[in-house]
Amino acid sequence: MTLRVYNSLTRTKEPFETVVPGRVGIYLCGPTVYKPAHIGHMVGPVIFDTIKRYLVYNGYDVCFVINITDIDDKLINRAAEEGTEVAELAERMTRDYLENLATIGVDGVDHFPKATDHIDEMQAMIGRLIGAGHAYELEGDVYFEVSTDDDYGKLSGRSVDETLAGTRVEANQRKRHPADFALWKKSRQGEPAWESPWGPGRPGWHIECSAMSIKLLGESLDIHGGGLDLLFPHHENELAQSESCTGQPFARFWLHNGLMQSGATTGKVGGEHDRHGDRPDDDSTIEAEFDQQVAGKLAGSAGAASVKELFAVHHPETVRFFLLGTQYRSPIELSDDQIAETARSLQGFYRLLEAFERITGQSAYDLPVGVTRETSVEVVSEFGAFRDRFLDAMDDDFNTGGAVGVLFELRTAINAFISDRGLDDGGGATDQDGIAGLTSAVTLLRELGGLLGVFRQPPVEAAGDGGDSLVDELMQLLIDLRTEARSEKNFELSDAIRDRLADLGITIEDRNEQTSWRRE
RNA sequence: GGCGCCGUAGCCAAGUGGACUAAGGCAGCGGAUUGCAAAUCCGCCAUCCCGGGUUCGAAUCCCGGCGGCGCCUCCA
Repeated sequence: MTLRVYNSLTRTKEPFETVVPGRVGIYLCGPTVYKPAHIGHMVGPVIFDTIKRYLVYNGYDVCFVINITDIDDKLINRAAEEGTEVAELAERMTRDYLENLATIGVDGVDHFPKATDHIDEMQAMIGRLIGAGHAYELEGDVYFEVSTDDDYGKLSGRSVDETLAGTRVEANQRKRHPADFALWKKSRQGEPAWESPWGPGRPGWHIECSAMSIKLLGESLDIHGGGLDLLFPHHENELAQSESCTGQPFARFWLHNGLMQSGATTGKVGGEHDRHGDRPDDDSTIEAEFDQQVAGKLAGSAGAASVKELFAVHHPETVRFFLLGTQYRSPIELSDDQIAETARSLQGFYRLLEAFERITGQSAYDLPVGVTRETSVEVVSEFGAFRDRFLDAMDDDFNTGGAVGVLFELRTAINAFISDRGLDDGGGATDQDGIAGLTSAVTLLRELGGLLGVFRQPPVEAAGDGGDSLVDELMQLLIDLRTEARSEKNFELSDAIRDRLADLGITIEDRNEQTSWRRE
């Protein structure tokens, strides 16, 4: 089993090979930081973060880069609307973006280069392109001349003529060819500007990615990623200008993730819904309102909920798990219902990890997991097949959906193991073989979950009250009283206690001599 | 108009020529367990949008429909 990856450039799955053996450079096109991140901005980072984890697991030395576009027309316009400086807006939105990434578990990014920190590199590249006859200056602007690139269009599979067929030809175009695109844009009055050989201006959109990826990852990188929407024109142009400049293949593999289909969720879409209070009855109203608002695309849609709003309602791990439930190239539709279903499906994993601690006395989250195939935990044979199947799925173009399925099967197998050996029936600790088998299997579950970036920490809402000791003590009091009632066969009272707690969203579980509780 | 993608159970979703008499999850149903529950376990629950064709063999390939979607506008 070897890794195969779908390459947008060839439109086929190819065996994964790197430019330099053992090393992988990944460049993912990041956001233009002009407004708070929405969930669509998390899709790529989560996927490529997962890809990095998997490559590291396979022994590669991986360098993962996501760029920050902090100079652009949208930034200029937005800053003007808000009456702030472009730099201030960009700085604020970058912070928002990075916080969201950390929250959803994207922690493998090695560099977040900013466009404005690389003006020199971009100018140098533009200079080289002009010198090589691939670009020309025009009244303070610099354009890449598409006709000088023989294989322009090879990534998106379209010819220049096809491209122009459906395009409105803009007025006042003095470019040599309508498809020529800007490398450098002359600045207008009051706009941010950098000095250049062609006069004050700012870089075009595509050049930053070429300049920064080459600086950080070399002239040929291994994986260039981004949303499918970037395939044309952005990636096509990046490719054209990079290869025209260096003469080297720009990227070995082009990976494009499917797009979020509809504006998402959380009841915040409509406006002043409860952000804090619990009004479960309100769901239908919120959803109805939400459904009316999903028309159109997510990105660019002013109604799309921000990531922060989404995370206020749904646990970030749930969102991450949801995003990875589908093959990354497929479009994905997000709704409150879907995320809620995902949350339910995750409960079983948390229950199992709780059971592990109950049985063994140690936290499943403290188990030392393998970080590579070589250091993977040793498991008894009946569980080894799950690892193989999980890795097989991942080897097939990072099929996280299939891998997730295997995770569920592993969960059930471990529960069956516990059930068969009666490990959770009290006194299970005397079954040394059972404990050992269970421990290795749970370690495997956490190891494989870790590849997807989940099950790394206890979910706060799944156990206890999240730190309020008074609640803990009051609950213990109620449980003691109820246990007393049960021992006297006063089930009317014990059930009433349980029912009334259920009304408060608290579930009681009687197990052997122990009673536990949790919030739903 | 051009380029491309998709259509698998109530819902989500793997599988893309032969071990598919089609993973897995959610929901549902039956059983075990329980004082009753919860949790857990066991079992049940699809012939793959429609119609042709290729093939010994197709959910998987080809053609034609129907339906949904993306890009061609500096949206990840």
